[in-house]
Amino acid sequence: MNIKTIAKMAGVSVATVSKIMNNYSDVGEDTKQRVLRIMEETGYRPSSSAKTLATKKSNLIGVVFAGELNSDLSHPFFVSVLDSFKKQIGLLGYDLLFFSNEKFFEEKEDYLARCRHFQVEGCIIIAGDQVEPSVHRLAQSSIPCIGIDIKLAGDNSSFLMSDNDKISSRVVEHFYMTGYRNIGFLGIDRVTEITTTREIAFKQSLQSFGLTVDLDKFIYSEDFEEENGYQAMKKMIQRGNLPQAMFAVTDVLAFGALRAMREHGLSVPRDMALIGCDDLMACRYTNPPLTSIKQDKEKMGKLAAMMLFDIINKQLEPTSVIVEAELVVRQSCGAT
Amino acid sequence: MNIKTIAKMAGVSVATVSKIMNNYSDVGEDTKQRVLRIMEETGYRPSSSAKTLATKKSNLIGVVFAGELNSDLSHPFFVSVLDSFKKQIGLLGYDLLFFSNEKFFEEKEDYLARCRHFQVEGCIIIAGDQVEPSVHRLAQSSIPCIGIDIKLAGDNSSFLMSDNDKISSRVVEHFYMTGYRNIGFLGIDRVTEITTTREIAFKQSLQSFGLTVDLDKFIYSEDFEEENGYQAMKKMIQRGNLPQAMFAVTDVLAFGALRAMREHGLSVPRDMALIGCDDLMACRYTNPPLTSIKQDKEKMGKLAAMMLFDIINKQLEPTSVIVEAELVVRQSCGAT
DNA sequence: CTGAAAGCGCTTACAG
DNA sequence: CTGAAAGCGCTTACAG
Repeated sequence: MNIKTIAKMAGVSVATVSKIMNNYSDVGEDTKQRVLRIMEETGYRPSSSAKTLATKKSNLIGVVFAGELNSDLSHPFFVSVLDSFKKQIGLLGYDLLFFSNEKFFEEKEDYLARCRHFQVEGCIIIAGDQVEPSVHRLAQSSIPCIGIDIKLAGDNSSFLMSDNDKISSRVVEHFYMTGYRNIGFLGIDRVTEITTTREIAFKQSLQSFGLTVDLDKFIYSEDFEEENGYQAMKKMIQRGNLPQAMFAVTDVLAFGALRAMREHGLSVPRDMALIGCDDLMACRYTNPPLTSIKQDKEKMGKLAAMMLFDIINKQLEPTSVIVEAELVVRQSCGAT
Repeated sequence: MNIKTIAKMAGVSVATVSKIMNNYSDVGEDTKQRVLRIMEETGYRPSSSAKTLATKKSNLIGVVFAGELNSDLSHPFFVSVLDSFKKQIGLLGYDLLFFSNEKFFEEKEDYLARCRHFQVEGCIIIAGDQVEPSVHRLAQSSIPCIGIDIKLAGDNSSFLMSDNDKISSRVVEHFYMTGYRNIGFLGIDRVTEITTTREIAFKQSLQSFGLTVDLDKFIYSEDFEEENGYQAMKKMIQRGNLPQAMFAVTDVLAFGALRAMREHGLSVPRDMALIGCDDLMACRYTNPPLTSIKQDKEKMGKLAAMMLFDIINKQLEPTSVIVEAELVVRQSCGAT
């Protein structure tokens, strides 16, 4: 079933059928109705490959999960952003392509090649850690890109980030206002852009409140797992001398810390207040419930879709947008 | 940059270039190397639309989230299955297409039309509740489909389900072996295939252990939210007369029930044991940690990919496969 | 081992 | 308002 068949059935030319499908105005109303009816009856659908080939427009947005770590569909933050992105970009008339093919030209990470192959009109790049160089090559190409939590340079790319500086300063501010002066940090023993940014901002923030940056109170877990947070906290407990309050760069690490505290008969927030970051669902259910930072994932996804659309349509110059995050106060921070 | 340019640069015909790209053996080794080098240097990538148009093979698998409820990317179960599916189908050489376009021919849910449009080679259909008829139309078409937790009929479709019967009987068995005889159920006040199956199996299971099905101990929440579970449990507590143990069809409902218990000064499992279903991450952090049923999402995703691949290649007749689920014992069930 | 040519199903100036 | 025809970038018998 193709355009030719429809044309023949309706007794018109393929050009006319094409015009009707694309809502051209210069078509006779009766011919239009006749053709439309036939399309309806036959259940005809134009082929996207033929259309893409002819127009060079695929109506497809590529989704790339960049980074070797933490860059799966399994990451709740990404999924939420993506879900919101999907809704908005869908409203704007696009479908989404996920690059999963591992047989692609033997080289699995050449995103630019994949994008050209499918002629995607734009990409959303969601970043985990240790982002591959090929991602930046893509962002610097002519293909419009929008990055989530990754700084993209390129004439056709923009990016969105959570306000990581603000995240840290909000936490410090909150602790400060609650009366804590001796504040520690549970970070990660590996250089990742976001956690590093948060740590730097955290230190600056302490200083701006006139607090001392006591590196004895900074501990680092080996990885992103709960167990790592547990181990790191355990070590600190054994060393003695806990801070009054602590900021964990990640909820999952905070969960581990919470467990270590409990196991040692220590109470949060009494013995040490704790704030995490990500606002995972589980924060509501820990004992005590974990105060955390919530990023506006829905807003990020929606904004990403609208910005990408505008870049594609040359309505937007490359920019970066910072999205504010919110402190969700529960019991672990000792403020209630 | 197209095949013609490459051909010209290499001084061969486009047919030869095409053969090289597709690994035909009847090409001279030196020509092959020469062409390959030029492709490398120019960064040439064949256009998928042209290829799809010529071959009728798109190398694309469509992803459909069926159902009006609980059918988002935000559902952790789906995401895990999909993540695993993506890896395996990627190994088999496919990319994934998410249907998000809301402008598609005005009728957003005609999945079959979308599939034809993109010439996807197969579909994975992940079901929430209240599945649209168009999903079944798709499954009965000539397009190979694999369903997750949805019964698909059609000459080219298969499906995978968790063993919902077993889930219920496992819970009952576990309660029974712990010594409980008076067992209740926290269900949902709405007909959804999966929860209904679980409820029926639950009742049968009680009977097979010689226990009475006491409908007074069956309560129903209005919806899938934590708050609904909380409300349902609260009512039951106020009515008095709790069962010794209870099975909640969903972890989230169980979380709500847990909260209601705590608020009324009741203890789990002492005053009532509780088991949930889904094994959400948060189960590990509730107070007490929630015993739950864990579906083998990874296995389901991988199996789905392999089966779909085989259906596409006519190596597999339509079948259904039941995947076993596992009871993850924590403290809420009173067995430790 | 190599190439000319038809065909896949659309769109788009262009002519009428 | 309508249609003939070229073109998009590939693949695939087929001939040599």
